[in-house]
Amino acid sequence: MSASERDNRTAILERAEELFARSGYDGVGVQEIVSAAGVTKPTLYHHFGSKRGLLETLLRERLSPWLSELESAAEWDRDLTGCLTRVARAYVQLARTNPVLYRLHLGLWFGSPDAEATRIVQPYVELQSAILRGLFDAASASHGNMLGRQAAYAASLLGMINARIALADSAGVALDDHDVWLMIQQFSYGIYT
Amino acid sequence: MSASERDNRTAILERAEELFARSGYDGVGVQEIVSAAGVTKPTLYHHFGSKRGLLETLLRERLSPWLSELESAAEWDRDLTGCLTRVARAYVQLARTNPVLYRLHLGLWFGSPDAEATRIVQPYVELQSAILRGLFDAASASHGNMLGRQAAYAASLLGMINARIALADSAGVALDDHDVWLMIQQFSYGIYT
DNA sequence: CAATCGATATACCGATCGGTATAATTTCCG
DNA sequence: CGGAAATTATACCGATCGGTATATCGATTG
Repeated sequence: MSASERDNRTAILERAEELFARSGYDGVGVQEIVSAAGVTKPTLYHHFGSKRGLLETLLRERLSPWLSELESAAEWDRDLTGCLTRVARAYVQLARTNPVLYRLHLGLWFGSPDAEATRIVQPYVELQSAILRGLFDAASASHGNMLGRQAAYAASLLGMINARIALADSAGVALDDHDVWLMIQQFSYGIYT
Repeated sequence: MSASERDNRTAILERAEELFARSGYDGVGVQEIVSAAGVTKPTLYHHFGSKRGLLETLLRERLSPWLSELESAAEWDRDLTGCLTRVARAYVQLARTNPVLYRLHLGLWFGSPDAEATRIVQPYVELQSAILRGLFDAASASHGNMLGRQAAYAASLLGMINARIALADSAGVALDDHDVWLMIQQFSYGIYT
C-alpha cells in the first residue's frame, strides 16, 4: 500500500464522513465527495466499489472498534448502576471523540426503513440493542422485578442517552461525568422502586 | 374547490406521506409521487409549488392539529405524573392513529442538520421540546429539586417515549395504557428520589 | 351560449445522479 | 532497467433529478 493510495483512500473516507453527517447519505453526490477529497470518481470506485460500499467501509472501520468498547462496558459485574454508567460514558465518549460519526449513525437510527443508508446502518444499531438487552437480561437474575421488561429498559436507556447527547450537542457542550451519573441515577431509581 | 381538485390534492398528500415515510424525503422523486397518485407533475406543482412545499403542507395540515393536543396535554395541573402520562399517551396515540406521519416526523428528528427535510421539520420538533420544557418549568416550582434540569428532563422523556414507541412498532404492537403508566412511573420515581 | 379561470396533461429543460470503459500513469519487484 | 500490477484521470453512459412553458380540459358565471 503506497503512501498516495492511503492518502487518497483516507481523504475520501474523511470527506465522506463529514458530508454524510452534514447533508445525509442521499443528500451527497459521489461527485461532491471526490471533489472535496481532491480526486476523481474512478478512484472512489476503485477503493470502495460503490457509494454503498463507501458507507459500509466507513462504518466497518470507524464504528466497529467502538462497538467492542461498548460490549466490554456492558459486561455484567453484578453492579447495574456501574454498568449503565460505563455504557452511557461510552456513548458520550463516542460523541465527543468522533462527533461526525456519532451524528451520522444517530441520524440513520430512525431513518426511513426502506432507505439504503438505513439498511446499511441497521446491523450496527441492532448490535447495540442486543448488547444492552444482554446486560438487562443478566441484571434481571439479580433484580427479579425487572423480568420481562429487559427490551423495554434497553430501548428506554438508549433513547434517553441519545436524546441527552443530542440536546447537549445542540447547545454546543458535552455531557460531563456528573451529568451521566445523574442521568443513570434517575434511571436506576425508577427501576428499583 | 371542485371535487376532483380535492381528490387529486389529497391523493398526492396521502401518497407522499406514505412514500416519504418509507423511503425518506430525499429517497423519493416527484415523479414517483405523482405516478402513485395517478396524476402528473404540473398538478403537484400547481397545488404545492415545489417538493419542499409539499412536505411543508403535509406537516402543517396533519401534524399541527396534534401539536395542539400535545399542548393541552402538557398543561400544568400540579400533578406531574398525570401530566407526563397524558403527554406520553398523546405520542402513543399519534403513533397509533397516524403511524406513517409519526414515523416520518421521527425519522426526520435526528436527520442531518443540512438536509432540506430536517430544516423543514425542525420548527415542529422545537415546538415539542418547548412544550415539554414549559411543563417541567412549571413543575419545578412545586419540586425544587428539579431546578436547572428542566431541559434535560424534557429531552430524556422525549427520547424515552420515542424509543419505546419505536421498539413496540418494530415488534408490530402498540404500547397500551399500562405500558405508558409503568414508563412514567419509572421516570417520575427517578426524579423524586 | 360564450367567456373566463382554475386544474390538468404533453412534452420538455438543464443539471445531476451513480457508475464505467479505456487509457495513461505510478509503484513495485526481479 | 524492464515488465507487471495497482492506481488514477479523461471522457462518457443512460437514467433520473426538480421544475416548467404551453396548451387543453372542464366547470363556473355573466
